[in-house]
Amino acid sequence: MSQKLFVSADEVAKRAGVSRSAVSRAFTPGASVSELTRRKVIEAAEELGYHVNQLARGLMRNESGIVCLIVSDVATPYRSALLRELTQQLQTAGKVAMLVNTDRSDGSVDRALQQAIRYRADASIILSGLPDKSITQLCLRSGQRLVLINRDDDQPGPLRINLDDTEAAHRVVTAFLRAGCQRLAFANSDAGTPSLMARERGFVAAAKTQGLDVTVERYGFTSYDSGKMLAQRMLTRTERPDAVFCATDLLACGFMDAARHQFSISIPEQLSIVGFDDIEQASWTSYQLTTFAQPVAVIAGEAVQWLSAEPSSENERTSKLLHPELVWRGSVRAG
Amino acid sequence: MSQKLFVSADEVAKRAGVSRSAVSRAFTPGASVSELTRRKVIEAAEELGYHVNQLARGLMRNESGIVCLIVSDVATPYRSALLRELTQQLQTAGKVAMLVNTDRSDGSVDRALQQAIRYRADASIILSGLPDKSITQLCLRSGQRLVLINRDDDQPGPLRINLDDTEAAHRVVTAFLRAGCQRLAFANSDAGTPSLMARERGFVAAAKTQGLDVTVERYGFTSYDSGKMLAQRMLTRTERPDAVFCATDLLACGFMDAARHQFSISIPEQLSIVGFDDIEQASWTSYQLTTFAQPVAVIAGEAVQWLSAEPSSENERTSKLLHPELVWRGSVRAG
DNA sequence: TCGCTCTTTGCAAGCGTGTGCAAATGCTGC
DNA sequence: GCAGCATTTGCACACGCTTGCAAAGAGCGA
Repeated sequence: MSQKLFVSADEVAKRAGVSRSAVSRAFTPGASVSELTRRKVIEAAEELGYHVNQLARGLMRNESGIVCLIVSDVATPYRSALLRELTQQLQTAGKVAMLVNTDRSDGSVDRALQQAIRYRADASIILSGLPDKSITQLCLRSGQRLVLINRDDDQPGPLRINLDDTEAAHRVVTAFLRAGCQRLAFANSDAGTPSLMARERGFVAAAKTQGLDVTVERYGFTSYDSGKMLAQRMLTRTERPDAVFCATDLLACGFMDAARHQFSISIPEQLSIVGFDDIEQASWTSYQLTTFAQPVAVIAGEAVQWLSAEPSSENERTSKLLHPELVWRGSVRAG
Repeated sequence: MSQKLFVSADEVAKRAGVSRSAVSRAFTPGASVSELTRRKVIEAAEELGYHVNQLARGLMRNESGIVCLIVSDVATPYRSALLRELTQQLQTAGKVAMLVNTDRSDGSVDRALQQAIRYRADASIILSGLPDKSITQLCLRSGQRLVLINRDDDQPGPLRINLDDTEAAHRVVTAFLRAGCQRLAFANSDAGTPSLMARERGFVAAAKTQGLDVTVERYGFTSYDSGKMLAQRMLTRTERPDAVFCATDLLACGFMDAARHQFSISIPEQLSIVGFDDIEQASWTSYQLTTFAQPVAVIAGEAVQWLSAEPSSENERTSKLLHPELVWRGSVRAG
């Protein structure tokens, strides 16, 4: 492929007039080297442009430093925000992120995890989909850490980070009631993702305890266009809802736009809307969407901390439940 | 760290009753193995959950299969769209993406490239910032391919993919003139990114040939908030512009929102706006922004194709100039 | 000077794989 | 049966690094 290739530790050793082990030790924090040789090595390395070969190091140490991020729909606001947080925190923890894109096809996540295994990733973080049990078993057996974010799974081993969707749903119901709304609706995608379904169930259940029925509509993936479509379905009914909880901010944005510009409904006067995720667009002047903020920084922090910690016998809980924060903006009628 | 660790080719060989070389060859396309042994090996591998160790393979083949994506502001719509395209196309080309986040600090890109070198990445694709010449030299000398996207650099070696910003700027001027606009303005961030500056210069120059002056304002990074700020600065002037070319869709969205909701200006009747990038939000009903679409799929395609091709002596041109497509929506007054 | 301890250094084995080379095997035609 | 050839197989070395181990050196008190 290429000619000269990378400079190796041998060349550095020769130039610095030391043994190859010395070079290795000079680049290993905490290794036994005198300050003098270390300096000689570093200098020679810089002159030659030497950088430790992490492939070889990983092979020996049996620890690649690679963490595999498995995710679909990377270009989506919420996903990309989480991605930013994860990559940044991984970097400061001395790890490096390997990004594997999945689609909705069968076995997509499994293939991604196999990629992670091939590269001997120290850990994999799964943001989308759910891998086959046999593969996760293989990962764990191989000594690979696993983190599931917002995936509803109960097998032990992986760290599971989840949001309290039910609590959130309850809070939306109270907010809507306090605003004097009566005809509640839930706008969902029909992707059937665990967290989306949890929000829906929680919302319906909470409304029921208040003696209210909820109109539920599901359509497409969780996107802006689906939001518009959902609005068209719900707002052409004879009994229009006056309060809609959208499973996702993206859905909410589409819903709002359709409601305003197609149905000339004014928000929040005639229609209260709450979303979920607190994507950047939710704060834009055109939307001012009241929504739940996913604590992406905390999520990433928990994940990174867990997977760079020593596997202390019981590593405490392998499951974390975080609480989204309700961000009040202008899309819910004042009480 | 972990106990049992990954299963190696030796174990597979033993189980399949063949030599270790046979295992290796069974997983090497085009290697000399009989169909029988290959099948035996594959079967044994599946039973044991064996996956080739890419670290070791990369070490031998001197080709890791890793491509390093160097980028800042991952969570930004345009960046994440490009990222999605790149990771997907890399995957189908049999490569794997390593994501390195940069910030605006000095040497951030250089550190990222060093990371790429450490992992012996086959190539690096730089979407943000510009590395020091010495580092790029080191990369090239080490046999690493380099792709610069929308970075204005003239040193030979890397593949440079650029957009024709000047042509785009010219087209905006004609569009504005045809719409009967007279007071032209350019809203830019003051990040000084090469492509942003090229758009500004092109716009000013094109206007000049028509005998028109352009009000130029620069502020902050290229974000929604900067767009709002720019609107506040430009629309409080005594002579308001009636046509603004925003260097970025994100700026344009902020600009539009401020114009409409703070200054009650109606678009496009009193103010025509054109953006750049064609991020997803540009097509949202609230914006309907006329803008230039970056051909992200083509960009990614060119990059991936180039870096997975054999280094055919002269690999043709090392510089590609692509032409953004003008997407007409509703933010420019009809002529 | 010696003997002791503590630090630093080099040697060499090994990590899991690819691959050149020679030996072995299978096949064909006589 | 055998020569002749193409295909398949195994051995052993290489890739660039880490690290246990033993040898070498440094420091120091007697």
